[in-house]
Amino acid sequence: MVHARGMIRLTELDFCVLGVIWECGPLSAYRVRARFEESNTAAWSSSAGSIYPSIRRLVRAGLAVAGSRQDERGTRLVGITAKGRERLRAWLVDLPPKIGTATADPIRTRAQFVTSVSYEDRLRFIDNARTITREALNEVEKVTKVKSTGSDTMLEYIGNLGSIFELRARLQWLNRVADLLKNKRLTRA
Amino acid sequence: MVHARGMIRLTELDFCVLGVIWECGPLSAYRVRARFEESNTAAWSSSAGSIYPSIRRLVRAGLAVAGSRQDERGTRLVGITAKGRERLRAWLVDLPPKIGTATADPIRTRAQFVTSVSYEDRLRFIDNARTITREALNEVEKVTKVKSTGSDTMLEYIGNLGSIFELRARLQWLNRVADLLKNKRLTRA
DNA sequence: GGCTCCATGTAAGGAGTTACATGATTCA
DNA sequence: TGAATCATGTAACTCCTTACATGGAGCC
Repeated sequence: MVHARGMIRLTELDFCVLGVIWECGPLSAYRVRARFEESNTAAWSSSAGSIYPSIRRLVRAGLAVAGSRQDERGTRLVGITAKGRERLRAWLVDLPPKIGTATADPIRTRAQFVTSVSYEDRLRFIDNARTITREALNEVEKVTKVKSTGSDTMLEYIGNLGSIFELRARLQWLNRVADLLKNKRLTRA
Repeated sequence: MVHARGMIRLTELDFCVLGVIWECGPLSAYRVRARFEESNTAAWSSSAGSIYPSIRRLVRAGLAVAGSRQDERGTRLVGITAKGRERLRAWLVDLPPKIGTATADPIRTRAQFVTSVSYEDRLRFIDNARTITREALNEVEKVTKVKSTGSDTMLEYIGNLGSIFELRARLQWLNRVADLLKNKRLTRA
């Protein structure tokens, strides 16, 4: 365990990329990007302009290694190093304290100003919020049918399950909010 | 209803600031910032470098008005306009379709790589995640004791309730994940 | 006189997105 | 031959954060 003196700061995205490099073995930067695009997870939306620089940073920090060009297309396979695995482990186990707070939910943000509109618009807001949340929930549930306990699909299943729990909780919360807003006199000038 | 031709794009933060200007009546930029600092909501962390430019944008777009200087300190009160209220309403009612998907949760992100570490480290991860989530939950519950249905505290209550629902769902999910990970052989090389 | 709070901002920098640029391979 | 896919990347832009700069008011 080397003392971490000049340890480069990595973003959440960098760790995600490192995780994918671990999970999918040595693979090309192009494949890493494709993996991010496949994923339905919100945190995983990513573009060439961030993936390529991220991989470069990981390689420079010695957490990943890029092999020599494999073919005429210029494909270059990237793999994780021992140092990279150690860093990934620390990211998982040593959680920063504030990481446990509730996430930023754009629907919840809007709900905090819901009495600024008329009674009818309030109902409309709740209704729309419920609809799009249900749609998102259906979407995730559809891709989570197979509840395999094999390690291949396990990680994806865990992630999807987290989304399902969150979305169901949001629906329950919206029901509660609807009840609270039944009072027509709440709208403020 | 004017057709929105040269309508300036606003960020979520801009709308939040506009919402606070609506909610707290005409107030100084300094007070807006203070309101953001008080708030325990994740989406509301904000700094001078973003609040002041945001208010300037709102004023330029005609959604807020800044009065003349009130005192020798240079205090300038900002209020919402009719156009601003209409824009706030549209933000609430016309939800963009993708807004309903599950949020980016750093704990869920980490969980998706949990089989990269040893059995013991996996248990450690789950345990830490549970602890900090419970702490965050206690924190929100503490400030949400008063379940007033008056419109003064209503909006804050709705927001806190949303956080509580999310955090409870995360705890349930973590219990499920713990069960799934009981199998010691899952760790991958 | 100095500390804290009120009140205004700017400058530098980090991180990520969109859009573009380039070229090989594969397949209909 | 042309379209889709594989594969690499950069440039400009946006948005936000950290840190700094400035000064008045109130109080001990």
